[in-house]
Amino acid sequence: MASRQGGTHKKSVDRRQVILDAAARRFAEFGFETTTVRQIADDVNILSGSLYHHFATKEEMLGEIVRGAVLDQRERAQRIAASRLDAETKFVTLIREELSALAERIEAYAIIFNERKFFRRSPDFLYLIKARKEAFEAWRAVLEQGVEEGLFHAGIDSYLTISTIMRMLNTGADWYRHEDGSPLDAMAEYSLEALTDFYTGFALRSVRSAGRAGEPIPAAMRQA
Amino acid sequence: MASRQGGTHKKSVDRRQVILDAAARRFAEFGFETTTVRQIADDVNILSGSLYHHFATKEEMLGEIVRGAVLDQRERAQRIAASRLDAETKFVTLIREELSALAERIEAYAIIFNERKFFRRSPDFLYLIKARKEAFEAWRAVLEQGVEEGLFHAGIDSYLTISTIMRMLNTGADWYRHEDGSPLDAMAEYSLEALTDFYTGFALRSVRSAGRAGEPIPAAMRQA
DNA sequence: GTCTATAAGTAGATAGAC
DNA sequence: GTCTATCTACTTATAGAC
Repeated sequence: MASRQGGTHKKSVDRRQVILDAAARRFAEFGFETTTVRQIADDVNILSGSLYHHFATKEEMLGEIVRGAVLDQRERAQRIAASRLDAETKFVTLIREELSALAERIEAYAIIFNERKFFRRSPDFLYLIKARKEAFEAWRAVLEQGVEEGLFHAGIDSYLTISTIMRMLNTGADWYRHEDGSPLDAMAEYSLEALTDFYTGFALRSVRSAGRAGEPIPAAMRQA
Repeated sequence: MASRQGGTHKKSVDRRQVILDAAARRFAEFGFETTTVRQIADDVNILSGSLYHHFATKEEMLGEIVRGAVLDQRERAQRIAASRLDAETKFVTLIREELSALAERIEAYAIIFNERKFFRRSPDFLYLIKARKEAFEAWRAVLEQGVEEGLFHAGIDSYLTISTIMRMLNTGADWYRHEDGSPLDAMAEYSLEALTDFYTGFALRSVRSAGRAGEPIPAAMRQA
């Protein structure tokens, strides 16, 4: 049985994944509650009733889409915060890894951000709120380390600063998807690297202590 | 007839406004498409059918809620950009007036932001996209004036900078409503003034030229 | 201006044939 | 694993009594 698992089982997993990908695209673009199971079914060329062979409810699809993304997010933040680096390198690494993850799983993170009020109302997603809070606390620890080390200015409100930066990265990534459109219609083309540099510089300027504005931006540390 | 207008007409206007206020609260909290006309009717203690005496469609309610807010937004930005002030004072005034308006009409602006994809799909709301784009261009002119005056650093990407700041103000104001909740549950209490100072400083640090990081933040000019 | 009553359509989800 | 067929509930909106 174990030796044959690859054959039949993999095919079934793929089918699930195709459905989840279609659902993620819909949820990210139009919202979870606005998307109908018929639209998802149409996207993968089956009838809506057939979806219920793979998933018990529409909400179960949502859960599968966001779970891994938010747990990875917490893991990243905690790993970087616990590493042996100076606070500024940690901070830059947090931003760059976060943006890299946002770009790679943009639908999942757009959904997590856009449906945050839905998640907060639903007891099934309490773990998600908790994981995001823990990621937040890891960021906060990095900021406070930076103030102690004299790299960041003492007047920082870590709560406001981190929540602002996190929203900035989330909405910036969502806007990057093009489907959004932003306040302009003539949309310039930016590479992910260009955007990452922009946001890194933007965030660093907001936390650095007075004399350090002009210093070079440290590279992110992949072994963090 | 003109002399009696105040009596009966005002009462009818008030009724409309009570309904619109309820609708705005629902749309801002749960989204336009997710909100049902029955919920709005329940909030003002009438039956759903009776709403159609005041409004032809649910979308008409949405239009009434957002129209004034977005036209005011454009007017503010254009008035400040066209005033005779240095670019930094204009920039600070833009931010402070914008946040003040966001706080005053928080539901309308939260709806405009959260339903932006809906507005972009709907031909009836093209004027809204256009007005926001024009406000955007007014901000951009201020930024470019600042670069010319040497107040802001030359490397600014005005497109990225303004769209980032605008999203920052919008999401910051929405988060300020409490009903949101943000990544933390233990939510600190901030006054609107404290928040305004924070965002003004945050944005200013991102645009000021190298040597000017420590200079005092100019007061906003109300006569702008 | 609100109610009663209802039309016409669509939502998420289920049962059983194949 | 997908289809046919359908249930129940709920959606926006309308018609006409009061």
